[in-house]
Amino acid sequence: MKEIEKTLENKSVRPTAMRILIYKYMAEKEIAVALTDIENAFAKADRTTLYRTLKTFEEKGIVHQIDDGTNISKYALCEPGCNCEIEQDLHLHFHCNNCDETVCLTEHKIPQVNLPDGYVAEDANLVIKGICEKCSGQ
Amino acid sequence: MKEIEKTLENKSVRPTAMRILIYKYMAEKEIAVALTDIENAFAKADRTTLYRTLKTFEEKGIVHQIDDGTNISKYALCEPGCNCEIEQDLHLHFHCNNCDETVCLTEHKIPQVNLPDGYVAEDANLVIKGICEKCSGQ
DNA sequence: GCAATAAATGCACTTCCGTTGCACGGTTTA
DNA sequence: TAAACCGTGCAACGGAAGTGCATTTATTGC
Ligand SMILES: [Mn+2]
Ligand SMILES: [Mn+2]
Ligand SMILES: [Zn+2]
Ligand SMILES: [Zn+2]
Repeated sequence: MKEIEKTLENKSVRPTAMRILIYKYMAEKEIAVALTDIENAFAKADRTTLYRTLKTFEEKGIVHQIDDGTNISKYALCEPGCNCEIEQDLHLHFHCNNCDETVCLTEHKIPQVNLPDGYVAEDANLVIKGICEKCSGQ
Repeated sequence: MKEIEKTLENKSVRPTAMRILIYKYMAEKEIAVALTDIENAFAKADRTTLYRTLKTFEEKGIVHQIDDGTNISKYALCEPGCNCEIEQDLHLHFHCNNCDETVCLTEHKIPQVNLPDGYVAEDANLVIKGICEKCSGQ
């Protein structure tokens, strides 16, 4: 628990009780979580607090937002060496059509693509949809 | 106009007045359009009709839906040889951070990516964000 | 320790988009 | 022509994101 506090402080985010809980919750999940997921996990907490916590985490580089095509924003903890901002470092995400879960494939970077003249790339998002490892029967 | 009727009939969609207008509107735009865009263009028409028209067009392979990360569904006419269903044929989309417009880069296919064991790809979505040709000063 | 200040939280409310149910009217088919 | 079907319009709902403001909690200067 002390570790989480350290992690938050290192990112200049004050380690409040709620923030530590949310961080812990996300760390235990290996999949991307939606605001509603957290809301259901902590019936006690207010959605606005969770919402703003995620925004804060995102601004401070603790989590990154994931758009998996479900129109529900998901979030996942950044890996130790994660540089979401840098275009080179963008990894792809996988969304399972069966269990509806989204995972970061941190090792799989988005391949470089050539664009027509005049187009300048600043960011990229690649989502693969299909059947995940758990659902494909190992 | 007769051509549009033919096109719709070829896709087994009855060419009603409204459908022809919507098709024409989309054909004239070179960018992806949202339901609200069409709604604003045809103040007369009901939102539901436009919504269902787009759904019908999508089912019949006349348009394809685009998720550009804005959380607003966009649609664009399928090119003559478009096979949206086939995974191999998926092209990428570009969303301009400046003018907020989204375009199909039909010629640019989504590169094949390797997935970890157990993952089966069925669909893919690649969106590049940045500055479009118009906004980058040619 | 205490007052002043700033930050975090909670509640209420709004907006936006997508979606559905149902009723009406025109078109196709038997 | 009658029945069946399909397209359209109106109304309403639901989920999720986002905002304003009051309240509580933590931090800082004295
Ligand atoms: Mn990720
Ligand atoms: Mn396209
Ligand atoms: Zn799965
Ligand atoms: Zn632009």
